[in-house]
Amino acid sequence: MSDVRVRFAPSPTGFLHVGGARTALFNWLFARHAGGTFILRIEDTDIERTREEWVTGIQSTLRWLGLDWDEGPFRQSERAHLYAEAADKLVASGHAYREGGAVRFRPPAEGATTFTDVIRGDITVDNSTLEEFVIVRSTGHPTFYLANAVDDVDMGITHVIRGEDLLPSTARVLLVREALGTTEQPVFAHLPLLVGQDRQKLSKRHGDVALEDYRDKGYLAEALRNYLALLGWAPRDGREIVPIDDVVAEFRLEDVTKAAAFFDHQKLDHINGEYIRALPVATFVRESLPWLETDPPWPPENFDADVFDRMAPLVQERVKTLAEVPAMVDFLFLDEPVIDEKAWNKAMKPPAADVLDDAVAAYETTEWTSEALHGVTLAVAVGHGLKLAKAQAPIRVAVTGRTVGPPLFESLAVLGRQRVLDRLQAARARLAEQAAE
RNA sequence: GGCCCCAUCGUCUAGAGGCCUAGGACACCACCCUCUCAAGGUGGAGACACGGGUUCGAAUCCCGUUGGGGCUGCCA
Repeated sequence: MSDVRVRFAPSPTGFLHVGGARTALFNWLFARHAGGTFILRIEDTDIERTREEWVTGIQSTLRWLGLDWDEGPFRQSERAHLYAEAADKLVASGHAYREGGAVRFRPPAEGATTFTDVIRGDITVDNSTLEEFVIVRSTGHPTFYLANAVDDVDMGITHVIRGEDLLPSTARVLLVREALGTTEQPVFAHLPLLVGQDRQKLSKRHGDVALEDYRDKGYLAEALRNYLALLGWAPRDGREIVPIDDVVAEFRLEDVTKAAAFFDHQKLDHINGEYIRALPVATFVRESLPWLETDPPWPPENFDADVFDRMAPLVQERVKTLAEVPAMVDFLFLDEPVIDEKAWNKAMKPPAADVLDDAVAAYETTEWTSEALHGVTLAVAVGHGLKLAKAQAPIRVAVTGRTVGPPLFESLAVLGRQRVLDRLQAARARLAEQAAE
């Protein structure tokens, strides 16, 4: 193990959002690449806003993403004595003073603070531009400036990798460290911010920022992790679907870009689709089951795992998220297909009625395989001077309710002769009614 | 306002002075494949913010302008 020690230090005042997850990922990638130590530190100094569900939620989300930590979680709320000691020391040395129970740090009036950022180069801030800041609240709890400074020193953090929004606080924290007697500095890497459509820092008001929601919306952890890695970093060879081991092997902080990045759901969808299609079918089936068994759009007792197994390979290559799976196969488990009226109107134009009649006749006697169904349906189409593409439309709508879906003849084969005939006849009857009106 | 950061197609990026007529991916458009839809294939449209330098030569270096963002909390 190398000397590299990094930490992800979230504040548990909310769920882990995509920006935080990206920061955690980059810390983890750097640590794993360097053979260093990845530490999880919960910065819960703001006890008013801390909630235990967030503390556990952040951890479970990190685990879901596969970001395992080597030390921690450490909680600043359990290290109060360290900060109190440091505050006393700063007051005694005159770097800070008490006021109304709080402790305020006084930056030097002269000089400048310089630090190294591997992404942005050296950055220098005139100390005179810094105003006094609170390091201990009147409640006795430390603020970020104190706790962060104390812990990074105490935990031997060598590289501070975090969002660019923390960049302005760097000089302040460094001054606190110096006042405490630590002149060595960690190497900094301020990651470009993740922004929304409005180019503003991603925050809760943008919506769709809670990482755990992505799991619930049918995204695979591997896909999300892959996409997140591409926000501010790119492999040398230009690949975009990159196995995590390759990312770890190639990741370098110096290659991280500087400009803010927009979190593009469309690209995430594309990458998620790539990952879904790459899954072994059995895995795809297993991952899909929760979506099929929880709150299905059909009577739960109708679900048949064997039926789904047969359709799974055809569904797998057509969805971008697992959440889309139920709608792809609902016609198999619904007592009656839910007819989309727009689809109906589009597909049930002449000679749809005749096509349905011929299909019924053909399907009553044909061998019940997708190949045979394909053959007899083609004959029906030819009989009407239609291309198969045209002729299959009314059949598809009658049986599945939609104009799009998995390949029709496989669908019919799986559904079974009787139910297919029932649905074709029901559609035929409805057409007759419409004609009579 | 002050301090700091940033600036290549709509989006994510490649580009570390000549390899750039600026490459790839997503999205978009067309065509092909095709039982629908996807997937796949081919092609297309689409960017170096602007102005000065430096240099034989700049997307790449420097300065300025403009634009965007972050911070400016007893949040982190």
